[in-house]
Amino acid sequence: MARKSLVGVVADELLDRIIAGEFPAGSSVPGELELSAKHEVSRMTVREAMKTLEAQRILSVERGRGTFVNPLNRWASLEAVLRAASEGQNEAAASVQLIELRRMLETGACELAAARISDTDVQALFVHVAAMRAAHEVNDVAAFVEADLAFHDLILRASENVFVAVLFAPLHRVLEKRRAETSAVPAIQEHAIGHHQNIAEALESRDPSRSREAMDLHMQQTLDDLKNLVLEAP
Amino acid sequence: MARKSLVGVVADELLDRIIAGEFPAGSSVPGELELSAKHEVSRMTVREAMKTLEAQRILSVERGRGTFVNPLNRWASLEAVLRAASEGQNEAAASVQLIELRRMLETGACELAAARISDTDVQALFVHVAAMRAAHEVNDVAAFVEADLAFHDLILRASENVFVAVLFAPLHRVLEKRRAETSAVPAIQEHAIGHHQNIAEALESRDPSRSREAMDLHMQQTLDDLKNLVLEAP
DNA sequence: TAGCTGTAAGATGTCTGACATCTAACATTT
DNA sequence: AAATGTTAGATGTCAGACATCTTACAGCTA
Repeated sequence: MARKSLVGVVADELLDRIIAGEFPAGSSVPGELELSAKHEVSRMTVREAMKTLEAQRILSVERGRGTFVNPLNRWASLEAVLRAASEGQNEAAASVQLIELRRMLETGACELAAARISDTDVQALFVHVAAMRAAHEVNDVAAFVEADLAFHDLILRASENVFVAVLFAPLHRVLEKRRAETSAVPAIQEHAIGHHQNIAEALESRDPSRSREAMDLHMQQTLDDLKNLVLEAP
Repeated sequence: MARKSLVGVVADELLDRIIAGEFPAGSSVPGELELSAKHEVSRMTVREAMKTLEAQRILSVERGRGTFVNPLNRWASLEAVLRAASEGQNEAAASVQLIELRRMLETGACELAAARISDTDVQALFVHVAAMRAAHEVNDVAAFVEADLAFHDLILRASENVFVAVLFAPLHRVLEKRRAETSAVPAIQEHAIGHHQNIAEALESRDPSRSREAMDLHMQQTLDDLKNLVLEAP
């Protein structure tokens, strides 16, 4: 076990203490010497851990003065913010906000893609929908999820906007676990197939607002599914 | 001069070489010893520089093997991706894509805010619009920009979605310079005042789709302004 | 007294050299 | 041919030292 490097462990533990509220925004974290004593590592290891948090704009290091915690809205790491926002009973609210964010990016990308997608990519979309249908009939959840992801990735790329893809990548990592859960429900699979079919047809028509609307309906359904799941969970 | 630390300098130079294509995605960068020789710094300095790039998912370090460049779509730093996307003649295209991204986030946040914004925040929006109008009449560009930014920040916060704010922060830094330029044109100021008035009224009505539409028109105008500026520049 | 200055403490920045551990390729042995 | 040992090269970690910056405070001066 313990596949992580010491630097990663120290950085994680320090981030945990920050998220737990031990060091509020604007306050300073313990000095490098103090931390190296507490974690029983060398000062260089602590420094490298700090550097990783500084690169994510979680900490600000000021030479001669100390190291300070930045306010949450300046953090550059979606994952770190997610950890902080999921503290206590806020996990459900954080999940909803993530879907809201995904909805903005995917509907926006879909609208852009309508004017830019190639004919071959449109055909590929229908192929993915067909794959979803086939996987649904033989109850192959893994294949269903794979086709689903490929469908959305294709639209992302077709939007020809690099920054959307960059912002979406961490979202992808965070959401894929939950997507596998919801995709296991047959009824949800059927809904999803219909939505994907509509999206593909809208993109084929090259109508931006119709494409955006089709994707928006899909996102709305995903949000509803999540809310039902979260509400059911004890 | 040279206010930056050695670590920052080394990290910047290494990132420049990566962006210049010297080390394509998937290939390895020189070893720590080789880099410390080339930059005439110690190995520890190189290591800390690497750690900052690793924290931004620009590099992947594999113990015993080496350090490798990640593909652009896995980079977690919007600024770094922007630098890479602005290479050569792509600066105009990158600017347009940034506005497209901003449009997604701001229209999405505005739609959410419509259902969540408080009465006092709505009043504050009108105050900001009034401040923009006053600044416009006395030709105070700085005050105009400040009220403009406060207006948008308020909507961001009213959306009550932490993640939107997090993703928007780097965009803010990148775009504020250009916004100061466009806001210096009186005609553009007048357009902006009208748009902001419409947005505030839409939010006051608590109608999500109307609010989204109002913000979308504003973003569309901003995009047009940018295109005109970029096209005029030699 | 008001203001400047030097000193000291504590923090981060950097360097040097060493050893540990992992990986991959090659050589050796069975 | 397969398993094993060796070695080179890479990153991971450590220890101690010195440099430099910030701040506070005591002491000196006008």
